[in-house]
Amino acid sequence: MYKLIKLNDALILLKIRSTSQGILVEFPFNPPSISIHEEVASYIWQWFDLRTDLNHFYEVARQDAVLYQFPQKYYGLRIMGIPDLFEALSWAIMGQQINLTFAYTLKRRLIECFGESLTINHHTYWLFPTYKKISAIDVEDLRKLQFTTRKAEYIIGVAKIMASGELTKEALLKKQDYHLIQKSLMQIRGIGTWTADYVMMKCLHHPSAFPIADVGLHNALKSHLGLACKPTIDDIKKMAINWKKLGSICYLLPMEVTI
DNA sequence: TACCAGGACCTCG
DNA sequence: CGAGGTCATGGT
Repeated sequence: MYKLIKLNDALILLKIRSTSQGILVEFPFNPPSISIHEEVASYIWQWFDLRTDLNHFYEVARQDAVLYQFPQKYYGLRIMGIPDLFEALSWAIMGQQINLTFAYTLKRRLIECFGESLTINHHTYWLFPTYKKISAIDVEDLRKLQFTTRKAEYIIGVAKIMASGELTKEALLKKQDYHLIQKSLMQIRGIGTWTADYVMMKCLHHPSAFPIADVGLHNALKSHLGLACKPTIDDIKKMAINWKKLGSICYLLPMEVTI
């Protein structure tokens, strides 16, 4: 898998694969200075959520009526992160109330219209657009990509708040308290409970984040439990009573990332 | 062709 | 609060 990232204003293409030793990261085209290796490893840890202690999850899961199969069935599976706050927020907004196929189409159009790219050997790699770039465009620019007026306003609005410096990932992380972070995110137009929870889960890696209204989650539970129809919010609340034990922060030392 | 999709916001009671 | 309507458009 290839991934283009930007560190210290420099574009860096990563080639990432798994080996028996761990995750192997290579720089196929532009070997950067050694000094940047640590930053790349740090990015990978965040992205792959490598700091989360799965053993803690497994202990709770083994004794849970819904999750008991997970330690074996999905051994090693983690929640892939979205390290960039603007990308996480934008992606969540794009995915609000539409099917994922179309959401991916919108994301691709946004990236190919406003994102930076690097072309090597006739292959183009893209970066997600920056909030700075999006803060300077108009609703009409996104309407052309078939964003709804509402979504265009939301995303540009978020970009403007971030460009003003009033919203940063660092400041949110500093708050720590789940409800405090949720409240500050939900003050922003376009961010409701689902989006706030989704971003806390995918970007901030907050252990208490739980998008209980997520349709994907409902379908997953239906399929996992072999239900005739999707569980209601109340059903899920009952299932999730014991999952609150997972809401305490528990980090491991990172596993090895070879570069 | 209906109905649904990884919701949010607004109004009204 | 909580229910109900509105927005808005491609997928299946």
